[in-house]
Amino acid sequence: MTEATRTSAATLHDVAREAGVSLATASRSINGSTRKVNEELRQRVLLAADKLGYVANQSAQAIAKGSASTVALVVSDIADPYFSSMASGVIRGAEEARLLVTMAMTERSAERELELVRALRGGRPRVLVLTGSRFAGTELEASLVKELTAYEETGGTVVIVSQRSLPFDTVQIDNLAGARDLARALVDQGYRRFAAFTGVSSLLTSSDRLQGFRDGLGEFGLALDDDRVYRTDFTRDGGIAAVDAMLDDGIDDIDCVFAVNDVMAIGALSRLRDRGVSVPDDIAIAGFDDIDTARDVTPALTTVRLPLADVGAEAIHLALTADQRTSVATVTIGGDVVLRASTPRRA
Amino acid sequence: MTEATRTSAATLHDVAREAGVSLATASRSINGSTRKVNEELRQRVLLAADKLGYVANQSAQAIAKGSASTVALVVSDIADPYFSSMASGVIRGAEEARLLVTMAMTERSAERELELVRALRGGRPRVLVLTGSRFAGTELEASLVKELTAYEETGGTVVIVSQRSLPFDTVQIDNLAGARDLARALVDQGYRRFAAFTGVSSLLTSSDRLQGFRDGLGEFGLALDDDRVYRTDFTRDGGIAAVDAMLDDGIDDIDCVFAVNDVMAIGALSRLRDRGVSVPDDIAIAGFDDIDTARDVTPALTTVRLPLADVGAEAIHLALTADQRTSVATVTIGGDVVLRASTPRRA
DNA sequence: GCGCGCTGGGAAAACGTTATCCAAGACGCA
DNA sequence: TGCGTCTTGGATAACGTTTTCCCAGCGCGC
Repeated sequence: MTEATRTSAATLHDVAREAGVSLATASRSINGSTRKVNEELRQRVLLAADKLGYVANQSAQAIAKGSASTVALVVSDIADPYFSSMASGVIRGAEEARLLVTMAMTERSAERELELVRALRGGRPRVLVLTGSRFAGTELEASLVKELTAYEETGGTVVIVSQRSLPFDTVQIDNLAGARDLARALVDQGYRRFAAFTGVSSLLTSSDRLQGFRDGLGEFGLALDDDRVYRTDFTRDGGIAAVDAMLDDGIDDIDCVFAVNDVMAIGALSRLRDRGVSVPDDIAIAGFDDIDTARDVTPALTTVRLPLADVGAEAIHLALTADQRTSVATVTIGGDVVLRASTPRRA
Repeated sequence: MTEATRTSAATLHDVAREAGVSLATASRSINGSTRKVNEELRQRVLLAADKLGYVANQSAQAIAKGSASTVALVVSDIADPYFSSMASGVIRGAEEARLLVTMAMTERSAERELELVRALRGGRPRVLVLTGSRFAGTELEASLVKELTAYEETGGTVVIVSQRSLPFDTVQIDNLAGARDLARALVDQGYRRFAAFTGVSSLLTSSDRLQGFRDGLGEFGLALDDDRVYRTDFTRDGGIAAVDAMLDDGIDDIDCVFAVNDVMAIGALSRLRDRGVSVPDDIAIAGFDDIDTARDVTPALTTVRLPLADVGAEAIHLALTADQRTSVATVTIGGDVVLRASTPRRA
């Protein structure tokens, strides 16, 4: 790689020597402490730093200060637009507070999530943001809570996104209300016979959305039978599998499918078309999240718009105001139904 | 937040005391150095660590070892599927080497990119991956190269993705060949009169793809006039703007549009439809990258498939083998043309 | 002219690890 | 038995910062 000069980076010590001042003065000049430092000296230090290409060693700062200027972010899968939108909000929010983001990916495994939280704790981040739904009530969740509690006891702040009832600051997405509103809107459009594509029932996001949808239907005296609920993966492939299961069941009296997230809906859309079912003529479909793709598919997807980037930014904001509070806080962010061509008004 | 017990995290010192051994032994037991340690002692230490919920302080390790177990990743916009796919590959690759990823977002600003590289250097990461095309030949690029060189001199490894001719390890995407192959395929499908939607000309990714496309057309004696090249943003909105510009120009003898990336193509697709132009009947369209959405839009988008996650993983792999080489390496990753419904065979 | 508070620079002690060195005991071999 | 050599635990010195002291100088009131 570098042939000759494999030196090590300039340290504050080097800068101090170059500027002819003490370490303390150099530190104060560059970092700006509470203490004042003579303007001329300060300039000398800054000049020296620039000349040597000095960049403060964050690890050393972290260790001296006790915590790193860092936000740790856990996502299920960064390639999933749901998470990447949220991540962009987190990064932007962190940025404003001059914090850097270290990110880890669970690939939707609860075991990995626990491992990652442990690993990330090692970085002594100021904030730890957990996104993606956890599996409620499992033993792993208990371990996770224990780990997170230990982390908070050492001065960090945990923020959970989209998971209620854990003893941490939470940015909650109002899945219940969103799904209920969607159900109302769909009934209003003239739909009556629904099926739902969901994830496994222990996934709270998934089960909340299903529950909300059922609540909405209930207001009109409509029900969604369990044999009309297809439980697959929370992914595009899950949507495909659900369509296959439904069609193979020989079900043909459905006029609208509710997929609990857009990725599933889009997988379903594509599969329905492949199998010769016309959307929305034969069957309408609606999703949840309003990822970018939702408006680009044909027919454009009816969905519930979630301001995902805002959710991410809010998570950081919440964490950074945590020390002004004495108890955990919950911010609820709602979604808006967006009616598009995938659910036209039925005659 | 935490009401009572705001202790600080358990340190190795605590663990050593708890286990009744020295600091050195504790370190060796937990981290596994070259030195052997008595199995019984080791177990005692491990037990103590577990009991205290000890997690090694990465900052302290970093400072003791000289560099952090970290990969720094710079992307333009993590919400863009091009980057999020690549990021997922980077994270996975880093994961295998037990490295954590800290990510920063330039929002497509070259100034920010420079700032971010400086900031990230402070973390003393083992590897610094730069994705997203830079603007060739600018003064900022020179500063960036200087900064990166300084970083490498202190023992780090820089990997540039998708940008040739910088003196660093590079994972290059064969934009020229990909675009050329696409041009050939489109001509083969019967298209003759092309327009192109590109980014600003100083963006290498953009100009390479345009050049490759022109090369491909040239093989058939076809040309792409400059007044058929619409230069807008590298984004969905850029695609929309390009369509507007083209239609407002009153151009109507185009049978196929080449958008230099999928996001632009998809924006264009949507805009064309809005403005009453039928795709692919009136005009065909092709993109580049093969982001997930490309297969989900209607008509499904003809494009050049890039294994983006592999590109990310390869970047890490390249960096991690850097010390076995004496000079910089370049890995070229090609793309495959994927013909879909947006460019049907013309009669 | 003298004490006193204030200002601002510098020395040095943290911070939590790893790595280097040292010492003590075990072991092989003549 | 004596003497190297190997093993392995423990002190201790780094690593690069911040921060707490300490102290000198200076203005100021009496």
